[in-house]
Amino acid sequence: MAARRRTESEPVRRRQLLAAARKVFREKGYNGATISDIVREAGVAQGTFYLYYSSKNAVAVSLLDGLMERMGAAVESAMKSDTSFDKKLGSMIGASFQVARQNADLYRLAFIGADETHPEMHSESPEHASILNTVTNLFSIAIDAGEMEAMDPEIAARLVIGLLQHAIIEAFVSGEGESEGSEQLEQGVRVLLVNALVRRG
Amino acid sequence: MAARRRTESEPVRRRQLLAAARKVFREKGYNGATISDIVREAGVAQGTFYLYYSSKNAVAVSLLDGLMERMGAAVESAMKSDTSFDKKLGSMIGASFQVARQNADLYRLAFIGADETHPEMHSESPEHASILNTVTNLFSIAIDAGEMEAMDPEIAARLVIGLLQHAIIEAFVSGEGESEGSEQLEQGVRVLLVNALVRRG
Amino acid sequence: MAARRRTESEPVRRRQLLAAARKVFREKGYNGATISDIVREAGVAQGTFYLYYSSKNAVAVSLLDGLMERMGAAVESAMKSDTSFDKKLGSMIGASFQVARQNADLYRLAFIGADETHPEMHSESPEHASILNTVTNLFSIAIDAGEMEAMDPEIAARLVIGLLQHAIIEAFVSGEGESEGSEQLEQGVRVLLVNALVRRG
Amino acid sequence: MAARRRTESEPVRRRQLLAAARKVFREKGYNGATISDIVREAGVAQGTFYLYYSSKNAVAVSLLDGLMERMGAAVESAMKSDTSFDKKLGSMIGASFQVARQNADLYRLAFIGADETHPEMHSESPEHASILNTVTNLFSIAIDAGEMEAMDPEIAARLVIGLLQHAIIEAFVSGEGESEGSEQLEQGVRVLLVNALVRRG
DNA sequence: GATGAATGAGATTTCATTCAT
DNA sequence: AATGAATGAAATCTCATTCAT
Repeated sequence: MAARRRTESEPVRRRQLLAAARKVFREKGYNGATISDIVREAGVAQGTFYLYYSSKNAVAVSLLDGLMERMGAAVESAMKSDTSFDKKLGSMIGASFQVARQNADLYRLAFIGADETHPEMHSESPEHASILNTVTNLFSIAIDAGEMEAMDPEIAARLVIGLLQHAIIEAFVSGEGESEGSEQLEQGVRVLLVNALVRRG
Repeated sequence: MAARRRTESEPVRRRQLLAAARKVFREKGYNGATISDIVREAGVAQGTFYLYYSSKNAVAVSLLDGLMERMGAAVESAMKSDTSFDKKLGSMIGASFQVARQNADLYRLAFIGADETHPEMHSESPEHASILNTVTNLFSIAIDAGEMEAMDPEIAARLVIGLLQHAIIEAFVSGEGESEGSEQLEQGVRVLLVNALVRRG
Repeated sequence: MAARRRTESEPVRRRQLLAAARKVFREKGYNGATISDIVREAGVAQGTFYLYYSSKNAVAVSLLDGLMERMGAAVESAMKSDTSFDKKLGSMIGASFQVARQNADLYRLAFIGADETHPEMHSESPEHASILNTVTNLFSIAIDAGEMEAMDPEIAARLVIGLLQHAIIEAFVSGEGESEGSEQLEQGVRVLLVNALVRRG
Repeated sequence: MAARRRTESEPVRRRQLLAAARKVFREKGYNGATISDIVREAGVAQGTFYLYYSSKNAVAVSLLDGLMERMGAAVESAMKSDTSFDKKLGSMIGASFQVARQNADLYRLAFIGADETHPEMHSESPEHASILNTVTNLFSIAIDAGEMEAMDPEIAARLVIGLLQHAIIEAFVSGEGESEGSEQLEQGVRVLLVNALVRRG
């Protein structure tokens, strides 16, 4: 009766379901998506879903964990270069927009998903905490080195991350058309943040 | 059931339902709330709800329209004072946080509500467009007057509004404890935006 | 779309659902019965069931409560007559079999229903406790009056009720054919209990 | 998964599954138990279960067959002694309670298990028929010998077995605490049955 | 024989919406 | 205008059973 009755390795099935869920969330939104949609898309039986994820929320969280990891890696690598503060800041902005460009749907899921997905992108997630930490460190060092205006580095980090997220949402999520003005927004963020943070000689 | 008047005037009923819905959303979140909860809270019958609102989403939108109006009025009045750009900027920040402090539940509804409530706080809403317009004007004039750094005024306005919203969410929505750190965040926003925007002599 | 969309009074609906449930339990057993079966039988919508009962178990319990009440009333009324102990004992046996004859299906539900229905017919049910109490009293008085053999009245009452229940199950529940041998069993119970309990002059 | 032999002899596997099923039924009841639970407990794969038993009901029936065999053997051996009727009756009661004490969980399974397990303890089972036969014989002979009151021996046998079963359920199944009052109930059964059956000189 | 991933029918439950009163 | 019992579509989740390996 089943055309495909093949036992796949666990990671394969997980990826298969994750990809299907991502597509469905993209097309119908979090609330609009059903487990039925996801398994139909994945081409597996209803029960198979529950072998790998315990609920719709669990897949969504898994998807967002992936996003945060990529975001974290991008920010981290922007820090690596041995250059001045303003270069690092610029890299960070660029890297963030880069990741966002490729994951606009997940941003949408995270930010206009629902009650349940929201915490994943915020304080409750360890990945988010790690990013916040990285940026706070960058700011602390830059302030000490006189490259950045004096201010509370953690508060500044939270606001900068927030501004980036918001700009990304404006750029890729709210508007229907993919990239309309996304470059302008990225440029705007650069100007704003350089003005706000970089100490002028 | 008790001595409630059977027939209330329409605006009274609407307010009654709006207040009930707001309470229910606050307590259970958008997804968790049911029409049933709302009418129980309002003390009216199930069917009565549909005489005034066509769906759960419609009440939520109505609630958020109210919030945007209050936000718009606050920003507008901050513009009224005949002072310098940096004073106006400060007033705007203060007014925004002021409104947010009193409407944290609606912010939560708007931002972690659901797919359906999100547009209301963004480009799709006329009220939002009006605020954006006000701020853009403020920036245009300030740039012309040399009080503000040169940049695209609309992009700047969108980013500033975004930063404000994000800070407000961080301050009042994500964290459980009401105002923990909300003052610090407000202060951070002031520093950041003054640095970013106000032209230094 | 609905041929019948009539609002019935609550007691009417409850009785309607109770009757439907009883029929379905009789035909399919407790485990075999589904809520779907019950509502189909009752001719109401799926959701209507939940307006009146919270689960399959809840209807079953309600059904068994009714049975225990009838059983209690029968035993009680057998006590009323102002006659000798052995007459009362006989009346009690007769009354029990009488009720059982008319409620064989509920006995089946109670005794071979499932984990969930069992407690209703036993110590956990107040109705059962009341019957036990009545019989224990009867025995106490009869022992004091020298009409009954000396023994622990409560233990005796529990065993006698148990014997009656078992005989009833044998008579009406286990065998398929309704009354095959039910008279013989009733007669056997009479002989056994008279021998066991009634003091011989 | 560890060093378990891959291939066990059939009787060993059966015992293994039977023991696991018994444990699971004891802990979760018949309805609450799943095949999944049983195989997990037995440490074998899901499919292996079906190599030995065709369904959950089949294992339960197998378990109860074992109980009935033990019960039959106990009753049989109580008959063996070459003594008077009342001694044999006493032995039978003692032996029954003895077996019950060690198999309370299976009694529970039999009586509050479900529709499906019930027949096993009653007329449908050959083991039950054999016990009924043994007791009927005992009674026939005792009546002929004038040691027992005159009555239909088969009816009497069915009722006596029923009374025993019920007393056992009261003693070991319904109440939570294992043996609370079980001795008193056993004593009560002895008194009742001696009074009821043994002919007085 | 043994495995265990996969299946999918089916059961329970919720809830927005309708409409006769 | 107001009511609220009734509706029924739809969603989630479970679990006995199969079968390719």
